[in-house]
Amino acid sequence: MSDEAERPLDFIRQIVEADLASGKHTTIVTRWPPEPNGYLHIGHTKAIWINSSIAAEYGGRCHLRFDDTNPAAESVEFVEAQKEDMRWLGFDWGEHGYFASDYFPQLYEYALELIRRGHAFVCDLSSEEIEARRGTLTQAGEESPFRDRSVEENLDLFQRMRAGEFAPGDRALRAKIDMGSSVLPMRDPLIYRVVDAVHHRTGSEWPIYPLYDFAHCLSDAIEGVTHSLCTLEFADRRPLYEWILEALDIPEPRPRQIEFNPLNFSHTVLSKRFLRRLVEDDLVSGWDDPRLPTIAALRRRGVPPKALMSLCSKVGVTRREEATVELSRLDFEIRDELNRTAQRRLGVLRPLKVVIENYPEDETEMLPALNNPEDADAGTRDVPFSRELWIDRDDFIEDPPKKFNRMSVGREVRLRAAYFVTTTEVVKDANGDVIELRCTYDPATRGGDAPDGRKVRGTIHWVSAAHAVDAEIRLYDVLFEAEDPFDLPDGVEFIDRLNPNALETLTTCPLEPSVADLPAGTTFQLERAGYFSVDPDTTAEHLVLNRTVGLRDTWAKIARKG
RNA sequence: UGGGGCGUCGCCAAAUGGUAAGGCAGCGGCCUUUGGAGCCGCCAUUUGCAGGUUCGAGUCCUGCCGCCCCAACCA
Repeated sequence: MSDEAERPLDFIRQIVEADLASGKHTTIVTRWPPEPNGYLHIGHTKAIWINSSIAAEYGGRCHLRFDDTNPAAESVEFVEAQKEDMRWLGFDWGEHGYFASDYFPQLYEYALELIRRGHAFVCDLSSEEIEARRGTLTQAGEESPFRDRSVEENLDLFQRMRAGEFAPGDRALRAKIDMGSSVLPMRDPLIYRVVDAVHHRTGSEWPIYPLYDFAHCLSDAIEGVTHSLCTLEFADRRPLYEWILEALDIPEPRPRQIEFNPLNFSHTVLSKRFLRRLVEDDLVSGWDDPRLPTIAALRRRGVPPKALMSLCSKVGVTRREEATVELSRLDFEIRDELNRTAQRRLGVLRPLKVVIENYPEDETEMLPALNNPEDADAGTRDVPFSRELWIDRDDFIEDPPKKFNRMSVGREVRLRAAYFVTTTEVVKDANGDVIELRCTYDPATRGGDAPDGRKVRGTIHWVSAAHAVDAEIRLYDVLFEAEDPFDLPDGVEFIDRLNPNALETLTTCPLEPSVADLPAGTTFQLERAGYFSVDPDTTAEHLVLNRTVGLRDTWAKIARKG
């Protein structure tokens, strides 16, 4: 990856370098601020990547801060699940794991100060009344009748909010800015509200909670964050972010909010709302269903976290919010990583029996096979070979088309790491379906090379029938066949467009026995079939594999063209 | 229709007024004990459109067109 160095800096790194060069900052501090209200998905990877990689590249630090200001939606379960996902992704926050709720006392003091400075007021309007006065995109809003309360009255009321004297919705603290602003978040935004819920960390200590706009900029300031990186939909809130820091006279250098484009993919959905729909309607098996784009699902499917980080760095950072990455780009990164690191094994997805007629009935020999041709240090393993084998049905065609290099009557091919074999006879059942191949082998070609130098055009994978371990194998395809699942005609829901073939289950797939020894959680390659990982549904008696991603299939393309 | 942002190859994305990088996909070929991997080559006379400024414009100016975001006591 030496070309990495030549890649141009993205616009955020340019800002960071300029801030370092000008002396505005000497240490870069970023932060990744998830709300613990659900599962992380692949889109979140980008924010984790950009915040942590910038901190690492410039010798700074990246904080983890759970943005837990809405107790009604959050829980310790989500905190723990998200932490597990982040660690798996390789995000190491070290000593800098925080919660916005750590700052509730300071935030409350800041709110009091804002009132004292005449920049905030307690509003008695109901939610509906506030909404009615907000105005529209083109019309100014109407000021609250409570806007001009005295500092003393506001202080008293706000302290009584804090004391728990008011019910949710009865009183709220609002910043006093400009109801006529064309920037909607500047129209006297609420900054504290009454919430009747038990917070997962502070319990019932606080009857009031700060809203995002108030909590976020100040939490950044408290932590000394220099660059507060968020996605583009927050751009409209930047004026408010800066207004609050200014109104409280937060000392320079203040944290600076910079927005970047989110990571979107074709053929899937990322929004929490839609993912929840799939899970709750039992359209998938759970939050870690390997068809889903959640981190838990990708992990279960066998995707290496490095592939995700690599994808983020290659896709890059811009301000094009509509940018949508083709899902095949993710497949490429997964293959690229796994090709270099994954061990190879032999296994058959759709078995067809092969009998080597000139091989002794009772003999078994162990043949060494390369664990990873890309990695000289990966060594070899012994694979048992015997008279009766399984091969894949796709590797035999009785009447082969042109360019078909695999098995057919009278044709010699190589069995990977074993021998050259020639099909002599085809056995069929009453329906005329091929159920068995009779072959002969050439003992001189042991290991896969012919001493006389003759060549074969095809190399086929195989498994010794007597030694095979059987597995259930789950094959996956895109969740939605359409690139954009929301490009729908009237009356059609995105749910209606789920790909019915996104999961295909094969029940009895013979694999070489050493697959059973692979540590849980590792992803390996079944040669010519794809990359697979052991699913947690596996028991001592029942092996379950997920296909992480297939191999590039050039033959499929040739065959398609005829 | 107010505000904010964005339009460069099918997708992502460089180019910071000096003559359109790179990756993915695709297409040829070489090589190969995975039809994998690897290697080589091809793939934008042109940057949404129309004008203008300039010796020179994807970059600057003007006007159009298109797309995205913003009206939770969510984040």
